[in-house]
Amino acid sequence: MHSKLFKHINKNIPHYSILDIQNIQDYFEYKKIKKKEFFLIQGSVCSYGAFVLNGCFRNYIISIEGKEVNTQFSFENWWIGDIGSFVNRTPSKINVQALENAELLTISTKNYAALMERSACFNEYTSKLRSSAHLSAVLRLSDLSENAITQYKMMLEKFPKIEQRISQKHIASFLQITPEALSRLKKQN
Amino acid sequence: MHSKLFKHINKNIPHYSILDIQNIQDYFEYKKIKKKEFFLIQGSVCSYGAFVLNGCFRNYIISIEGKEVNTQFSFENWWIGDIGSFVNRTPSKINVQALENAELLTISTKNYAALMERSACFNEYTSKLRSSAHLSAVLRLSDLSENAITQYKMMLEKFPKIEQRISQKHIASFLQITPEALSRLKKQN
DNA sequence: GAAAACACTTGATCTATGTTAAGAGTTTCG
DNA sequence: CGAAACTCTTAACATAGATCAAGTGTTTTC
Repeated sequence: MHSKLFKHINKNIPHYSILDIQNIQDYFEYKKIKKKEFFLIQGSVCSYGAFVLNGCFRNYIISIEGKEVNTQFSFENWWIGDIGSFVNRTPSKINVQALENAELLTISTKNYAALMERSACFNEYTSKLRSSAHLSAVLRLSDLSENAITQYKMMLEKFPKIEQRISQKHIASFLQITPEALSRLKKQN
Repeated sequence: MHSKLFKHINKNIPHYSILDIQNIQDYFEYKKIKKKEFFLIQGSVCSYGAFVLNGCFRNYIISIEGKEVNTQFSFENWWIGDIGSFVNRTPSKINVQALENAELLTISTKNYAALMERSACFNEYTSKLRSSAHLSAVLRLSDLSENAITQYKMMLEKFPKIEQRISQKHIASFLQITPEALSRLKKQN
């Protein structure tokens, strides 16, 4: 099994033995995706979940007024996709785009369902990931009530290296300010 | 089984027969909670999930700068609690407070685990609810990028009767503006 | 049933961020 | 390799919403 995924599962559910995790690998497929390509486009059904081996992605939503709003960045050792769309086979409302050339371990709906049925360990692992993703989104809702400077500092504390990997334009969209405002804000502080 | 919960399950997973749903009721307990009381306080572990029979609740988070930020309102036929805290027995980061006297069907961690193990139907039902709750939070992230008037109109479209049940102060907190700003905004439009 | 606490409105003023525009530097691509 | 397309910065000006303050009406509480 690819050691990154193995370690990630083990870290999240340490009470399972290595043997339980072992054969999970067979359900995944290795794939590459190039910078700027889309992993998921709104309106389409999410047919794969994917674990990010390296590279990074942005999730974004087109707002009512037509703006692209970045809601999340995903780096190594995180999952991308839209679990609701994936499981229920409904059109997704989010876009997931690679911001760097990336390597993924993907899993199809079919293999996911099979794993969920056979592996208590995978069940628990995905349940944790879902809680954690949901909580992140909810906590971001309250972060957005802070002014831009506070939010910017909080983001840097959480991801100290983010500016080396994500363009200012995309960080600004995440903070829900204009690139101009971010530029000014960085100069001041 | 209380018909409201029954109907809600049936509506979400119509492909299961009535018999599958029938005995789910035994795992729940009826409870009342009064206006202003807390269902969940941040820092404590969420020991019950609950289906709202009637009444309403607000979820809120204390922001870094000490403001209460409402992240969600929950009415009849919705679930309250913090699934991450509930399942992993970790301290919650959110507060859930009743805004009206309310009636609930609660389920303990133990009964939840038992139901999850025995009922494929309950499994699928809760999976759907989780997707839906997560998606709502993510979509709200992009809504917050709109100006206050647009957001206010969107909210009224989604919950036309919200102003009869939720005070302006709490709606303002949800929209992440001050009560004064909301008051002005309503006069204009 | 009166006092206290709270909810909402309105006005004046202030400030953070948006908008528009222009220029310099960097990356992409045929 | 060079043109075109981006990215970031800076400045001037505009504006949505915050803050502070005061007044009225409503609800809660003892």
